[in-house]
Amino acid sequence: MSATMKDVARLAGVSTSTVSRVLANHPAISEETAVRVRDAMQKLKYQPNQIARSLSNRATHTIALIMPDPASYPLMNPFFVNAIRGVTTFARKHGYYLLLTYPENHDELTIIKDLVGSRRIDGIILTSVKKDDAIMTYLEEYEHPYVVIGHPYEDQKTLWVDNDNYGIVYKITKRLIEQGHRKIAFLGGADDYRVTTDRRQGYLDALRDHNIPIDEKIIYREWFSESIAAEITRKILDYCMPDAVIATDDTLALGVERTLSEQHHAHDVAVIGFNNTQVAQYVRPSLSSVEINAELLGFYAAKLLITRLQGKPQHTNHLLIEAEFIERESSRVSRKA
Amino acid sequence: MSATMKDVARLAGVSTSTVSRVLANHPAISEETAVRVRDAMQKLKYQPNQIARSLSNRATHTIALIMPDPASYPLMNPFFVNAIRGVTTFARKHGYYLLLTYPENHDELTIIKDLVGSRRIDGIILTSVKKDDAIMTYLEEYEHPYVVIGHPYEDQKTLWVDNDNYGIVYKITKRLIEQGHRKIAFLGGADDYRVTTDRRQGYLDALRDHNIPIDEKIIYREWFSESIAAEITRKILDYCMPDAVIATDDTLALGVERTLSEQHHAHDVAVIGFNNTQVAQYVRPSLSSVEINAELLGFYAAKLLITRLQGKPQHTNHLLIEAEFIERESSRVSRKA
DNA sequence: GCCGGTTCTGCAACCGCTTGCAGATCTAAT
DNA sequence: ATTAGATCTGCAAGCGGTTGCAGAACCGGC
Repeated sequence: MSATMKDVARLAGVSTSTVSRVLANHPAISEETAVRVRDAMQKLKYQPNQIARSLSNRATHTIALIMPDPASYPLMNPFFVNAIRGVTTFARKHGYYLLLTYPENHDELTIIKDLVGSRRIDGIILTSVKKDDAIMTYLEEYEHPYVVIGHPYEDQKTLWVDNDNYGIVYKITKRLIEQGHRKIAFLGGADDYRVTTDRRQGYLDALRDHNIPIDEKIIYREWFSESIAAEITRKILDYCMPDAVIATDDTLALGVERTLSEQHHAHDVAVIGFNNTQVAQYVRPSLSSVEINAELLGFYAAKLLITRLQGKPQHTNHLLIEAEFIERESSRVSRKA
Repeated sequence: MSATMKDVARLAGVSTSTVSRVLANHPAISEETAVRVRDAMQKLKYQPNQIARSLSNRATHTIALIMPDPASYPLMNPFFVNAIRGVTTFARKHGYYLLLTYPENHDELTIIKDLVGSRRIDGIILTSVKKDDAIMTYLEEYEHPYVVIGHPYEDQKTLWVDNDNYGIVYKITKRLIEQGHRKIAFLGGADDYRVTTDRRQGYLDALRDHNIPIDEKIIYREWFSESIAAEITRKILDYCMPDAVIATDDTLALGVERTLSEQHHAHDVAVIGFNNTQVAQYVRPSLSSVEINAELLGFYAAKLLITRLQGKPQHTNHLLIEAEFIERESSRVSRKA
């Protein structure tokens, strides 16, 4: 098989300790020995065995990214590709590898316990914040380093990155109101996700601040598919004629648009999606959406985590990533105020 | 920290060898000792340290998935999410974790060498086949297990999964011809990718078999973006009026459609994309595309690799995954034959 | 020539688990 | 009672690195 430290040591005529120290750039090694050792390494094409190293070091230089189970959470694929990209970019630059997984049948906690207990990884990136999250509690208890993409309920010491979900929806809602819209429907995700409640709160507060009555009949709170969104839109239309619909994912927004088109209301109702997926610019009317900059979320999540792993001082435990409202045709609906 | 084998051994009043054997379900352990040991494990919440295990075993139960650098290869994002999903599904079911990475600046071979040399992983999944691929040569030389998504030039012993790229394009081209199309343009990828040459060959052979002259002026062979595809389409239109365009990615096809729409030819030219991305069904005219079943490609890639890693017999070294042509509006163009 | 202080290197233990081999214990046959 | 064989368990070496500590070699100063 391939060369080990012992081989290098033998060839260079030193002990393995010395080889190890050369590798670590230990100052107490004379330049000549270092050169001799490095020569030997070259000759043998030596590469240190990371596993052995990890065992000794208690560090694997690997971080895990836990995605939601795609089966139960089919939305937001583009979000994850981009987040992965951001994480990888930062991680690789600092010598870390990325272990990617998702629950799939097993409950998420089981996976986490396995990952943590087996000592395979140094830290974890979680991609959602749930109410009473057992995983966060577990990681907290075992003091296992982690960072979460999302806004934790207890956000004092946890590392996290997130968009200002409350703020962006507040702003969008306000804007819609100022443009003369009154009946604004809201299709959000499940209530136990913080991202959902934050966004809905932004929506609710904007209505309240502008003295618009809140109508629970046009507020939906589940994760669903394009077709269920279409279905719900039909219900909404049966109930009343909305001025605008905010959907927290482009896929849902597409479902909304579909029903609106079918009922010839495509240009009467403002529709706004989230995540600025590729489709948004190609549908007609093109879909206004919110770019959440998933790549940056991933990048900074990795940054917080790895900085922590390296024991470097951290000036902050969280970062807010700018989300940008991208206006397209779907929300440019004339409305006489 | 957390319990080790030694702790379990002490509590159960046995040696670590025994604990280890219990863990491995070694037959030479009496039921009573086994029970006593398992009790101790329970009490201590023992979880074996995978790193130590790997060191001893020379197996990490981790496989790497190498994606192309997204920066230089921005297309096909959905392909990768789906492939990842398939790989993960199979891998997790068999106790393997997924290490995900891509070159990013570094050349790919460097990463591979690091990954292989550092002994972090048991096997590798590559996601493209290039001509004279240094990586495959390297892996071959070091006899490191790998599987490739794509069709290797030397396909006798290499493990691989792929669509029948030649066949599907041949079929599509033939079909276009039978519908009366004659001038069929082809926008493919870079020539050193096997997927490109396979597809183009299918296209060329279909033309040849139907005695349609081949016009190099409407054959393009680079990876490019939506906007460059639009640009190229302009060139093509300047040169002649094509009957149909086959683009080996939906993003390119969208660029084609854009130019066609701008020049009011959207309904005169049949356009066919690849990868059946979400956009395909939402654009107007909706885009005919080829569903390559990336999830299955990933799933079976993992399967071939892991079966190999487990040393189980393998009846075949490759699998062909069905690709399905999905006809939508963009290719339903009336043409008087 | 002796001594204290540097500078450099090696010994050996350790990280936590696996496994070949030998030895202990027990059973049953002679 | 003796012994061969079967059954179970432990010893100790090994996987490939790291690191505290001790000691060797060398330095200049007195």
